[in-house]
Amino acid sequence: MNSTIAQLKICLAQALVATFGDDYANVDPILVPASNPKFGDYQANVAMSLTKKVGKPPRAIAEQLVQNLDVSDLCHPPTIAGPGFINLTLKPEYLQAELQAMQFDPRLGVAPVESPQRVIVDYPSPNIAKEMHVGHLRSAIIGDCIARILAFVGHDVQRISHVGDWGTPFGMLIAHLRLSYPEALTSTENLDLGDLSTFYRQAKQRFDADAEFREAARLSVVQLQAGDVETLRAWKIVCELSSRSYRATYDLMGILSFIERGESFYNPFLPEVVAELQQLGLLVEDSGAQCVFLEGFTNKDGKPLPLIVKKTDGGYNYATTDLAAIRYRVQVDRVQRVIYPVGSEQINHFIQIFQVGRRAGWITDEMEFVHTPFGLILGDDGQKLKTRSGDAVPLKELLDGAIAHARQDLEKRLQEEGRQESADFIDHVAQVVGISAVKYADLSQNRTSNYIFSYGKMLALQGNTAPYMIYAYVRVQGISRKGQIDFENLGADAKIVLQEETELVLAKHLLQLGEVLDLVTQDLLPNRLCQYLFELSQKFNQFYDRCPVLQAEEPDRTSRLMLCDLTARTLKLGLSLLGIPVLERM
RNA sequence: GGGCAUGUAGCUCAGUGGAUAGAGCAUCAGGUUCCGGUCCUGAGGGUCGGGGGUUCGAAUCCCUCCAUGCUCGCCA
Repeated sequence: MNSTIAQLKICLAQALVATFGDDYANVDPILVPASNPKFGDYQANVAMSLTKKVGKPPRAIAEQLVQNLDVSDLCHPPTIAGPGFINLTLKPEYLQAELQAMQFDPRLGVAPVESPQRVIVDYPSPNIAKEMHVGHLRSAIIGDCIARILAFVGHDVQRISHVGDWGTPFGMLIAHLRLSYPEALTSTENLDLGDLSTFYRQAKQRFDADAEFREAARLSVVQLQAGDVETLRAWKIVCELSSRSYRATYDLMGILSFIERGESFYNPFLPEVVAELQQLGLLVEDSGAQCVFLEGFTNKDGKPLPLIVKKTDGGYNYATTDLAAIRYRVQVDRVQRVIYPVGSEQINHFIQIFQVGRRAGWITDEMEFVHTPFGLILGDDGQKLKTRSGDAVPLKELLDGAIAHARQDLEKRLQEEGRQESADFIDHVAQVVGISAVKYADLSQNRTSNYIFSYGKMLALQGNTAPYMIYAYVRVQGISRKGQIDFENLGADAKIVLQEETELVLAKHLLQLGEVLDLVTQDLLPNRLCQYLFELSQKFNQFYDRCPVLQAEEPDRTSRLMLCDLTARTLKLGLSLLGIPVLERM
């Protein structure tokens, strides 16, 4: 089944050819959703764009086009308005048929893509030598969401976490492990996972205060890079501890599992990468470092800016590792698209490594490497979110705070309504609502801008928030409980009849999920999906306000039950693509 | 100084060439309290940072200026 917009485009293309000839077969009909419901559902703006080419006033062009335009299966007769807009309004019969087909489709009318791509989403890729904090939140949430959506529409998606598991910061941790937990080197049982953040802090504190310790840390880095067996074992212990601790937080957040392929994985390839750049004539030695000079970048003195791939001391840095990853993904993984959800402060870094990857011939025109930058999380004061002491807020603390706020809201409500619920119910609802609110608040804004983190706003029961949408879902389940409705078995003769305005508006919106997902797979902006789901909830609430369901006479009753069910299923699917579960009661 | 972002209603933000620029919150005024009102309807509120340009048409594209943020050779 083609989406409505695709079908209409075909009709318009045919009309263009019939009216103006074969030269017009590939003219974009500029078909977009109507800017205002009073103009209908879709509008084609092609007439205005053709005035010069055709040499007639746009209104005349529109009239000619409409004469050759056959959309009678989908729409009422097209109308022309203003300077030459062609307005299209979908017929109820068409909507009813489409919705009925949707009723029996687990994909809710969203067809899988025709040519699936192999895609890598590179996330959440934290540096595990540091405690997990706010800075790790967005990549996890956004990356997980993008991966879920691409997989759902049919792409072959690999989630790969390019964890920072190598380099200077590990010297500090290894040295601390050796001095404070020597027994850990023989058995991992002794080191409690809960101590991980304390462990990090102690190491850092010691590093800042103790010159002797700094020297031990530096030495550990040298030993690590030299492949010293005992040092490698210590390194591995630290990595495993981090990995397990990180996983616990990701589980709490509902982040799906991913492959950990960190910086250390690429160590064996780094010399080849540099050698290949050398062979290609891209490498220049400057002040003892091996560099690729970048096109379009200058330093403060106006001289060309280098990307250093081998340091004066012979070591490699993160640019080298990222280049090795690009090369590996092209040559071994054979990807067509790689997506990096990473903060916008690294925008230059990605432009630079992509440029070098392209000049080295690894990245070709047949593939797409794309950085999807995101902005900062700010506090109430509009400044970067920090604890009172000025440190980054630990992620666990942030999430627990959201759950605690959700619990308070819930308990207050239960008391006001005189409801009794079990401790398990309260725990579960508080966790789902709290975590969902954090994720939704993040995803519902344009990725590229900063946003202010506020428990009050994200947990608000009204407005564009997770609780509002989950509540819309709960309302439908309420109907099902009250009326003892089994949505799976409404009967073979169940039909949708659209009469009320709110029913038509809701029906049209339900059919647009595919169009929205199509947009999101292109521009990778999850807030478009959030916007869609929010509008769906609003339109459902308007319908719910206006149209009784259980008390309605047949055939309206069954028809409305079907609309309720389709809304709930669309919300559930849409939210799941954001990484957010639903609740039956809240 | 260079590069890149961002600047839209009191606040938080949608809107990357189409008609009278939208939503949520807040404010004010109504409705409903019946399938869970955690709802619905309406009102007020905008020189889309300023200026210039391209276009039949610009918040959107180009130039310029202003403000804020990030970033600019061996950290990631």
